[in-house]
Amino acid sequence: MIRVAIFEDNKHLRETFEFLFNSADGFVCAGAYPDCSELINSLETAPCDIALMDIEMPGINGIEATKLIKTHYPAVNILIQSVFFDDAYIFDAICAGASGYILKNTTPDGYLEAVRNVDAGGSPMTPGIARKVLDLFKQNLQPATAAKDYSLTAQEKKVLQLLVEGKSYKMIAAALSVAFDTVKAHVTNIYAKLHVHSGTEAVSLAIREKIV
Amino acid sequence: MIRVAIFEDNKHLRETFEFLFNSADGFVCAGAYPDCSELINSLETAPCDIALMDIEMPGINGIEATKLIKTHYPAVNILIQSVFFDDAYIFDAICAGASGYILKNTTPDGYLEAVRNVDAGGSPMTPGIARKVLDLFKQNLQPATAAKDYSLTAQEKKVLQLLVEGKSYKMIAAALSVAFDTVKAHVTNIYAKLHVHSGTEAVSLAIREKIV
DNA sequence: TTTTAAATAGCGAAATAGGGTGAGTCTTTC
DNA sequence: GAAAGACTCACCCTATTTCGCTATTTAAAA
Repeated sequence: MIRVAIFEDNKHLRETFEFLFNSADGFVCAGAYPDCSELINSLETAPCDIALMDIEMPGINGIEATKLIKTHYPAVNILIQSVFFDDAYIFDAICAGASGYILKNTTPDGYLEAVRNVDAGGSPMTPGIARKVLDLFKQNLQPATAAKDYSLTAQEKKVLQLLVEGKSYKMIAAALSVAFDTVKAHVTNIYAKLHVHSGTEAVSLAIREKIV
Repeated sequence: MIRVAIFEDNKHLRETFEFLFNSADGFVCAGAYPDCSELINSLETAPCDIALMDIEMPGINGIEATKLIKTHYPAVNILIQSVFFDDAYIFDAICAGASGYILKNTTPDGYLEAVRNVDAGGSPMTPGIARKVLDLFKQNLQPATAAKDYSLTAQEKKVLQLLVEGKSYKMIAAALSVAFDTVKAHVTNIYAKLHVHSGTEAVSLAIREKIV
């Protein structure tokens, strides 16, 4: 029996969901609330496995509520539902700890299926939402793609790596078993290729451009 | 008519897919290949809208193939299918530019539905995969929150910021309209607070710990 | 009101970094 | 076999950084 708590400000929708989960096999509605004012109390007296959370609600919105629930009841999984298809919402919902994100045009069967999926450890989301998530993922993680080619040689990369680690020329020379002046020569070449004129600039560029 | 190219080393599966897409309404198989050796040629002579890509293939694997296709034919969407449920694969697939990721235990109808979703601009993925994506997302995004407190003062932060930009003490002094020796003093304090002993170390730490 | 911390500034010494020039070896490429 | 590039090293000179110590002013906190 999957216990579902419903957070939805629209009375008609709320009652529809309540009926849906109470009539479906394997589900039971643990509570249905129009807002999150009594959130923690509600979950205390009527524990649930999954919270079906509307984003747009008066007072505490669904994102804030998700954070609250995850703080106090980390075991409760939250399935976000929204009419919105907005990057910021999706991003915030994920960061808040939501386990799924579906749109409100989902069929009743789709809702049951999504809740089942969440309960099974999955993260159901409509393909459109998933696309946004992938895009956000790439945006936030992939600036590496823009890794320009500075055509540094193998040895130069090693020197730059050590430079980034805060090593002095002397330490780099020791680490690579070469002479101090050799390190200097490499550094000179690196600066020329990177179009910088100091170690701090080189390190900054190296990290931001993910050369190292 | 959605044109689907199939990349799958298993002969039986490959022929099954070919039959599936050729018999289904609105789909046509643009080609079925056991490996990616002739990848670019194949797509040139038999253009497609969507590539159904197996990950495990001899020679060029599905991830590499995805990168190749995205480089030469960015308009082609790639739907990854795999028996594997592995973080690294999923991560790499997303970074390579895949538009969807489904498991091989999907039903024939599920395949058709997934391809339809990709064509419509969505990113179908099984809930389990989606969960992994969300987890990866949080993992890779959360360290930002863990910004340690080095209790730098406002002025020290400004100096550090300029240091990260590769400015010299002289330039920093000019930028902040203070004396050269004042910059020296701030830098000394910054190094003490950050427990570093050189500009490169400070810059490296500042960027990685997202102090600036 | 006394204390504390931040920001300011100066001086001097030692260490490190940066720029220039030249040059030898080795491997790969033409 | 010559040319090109990577890696190596040396010497000279100057600029910058780093460290240590001292000290004043100002604003906030005890």
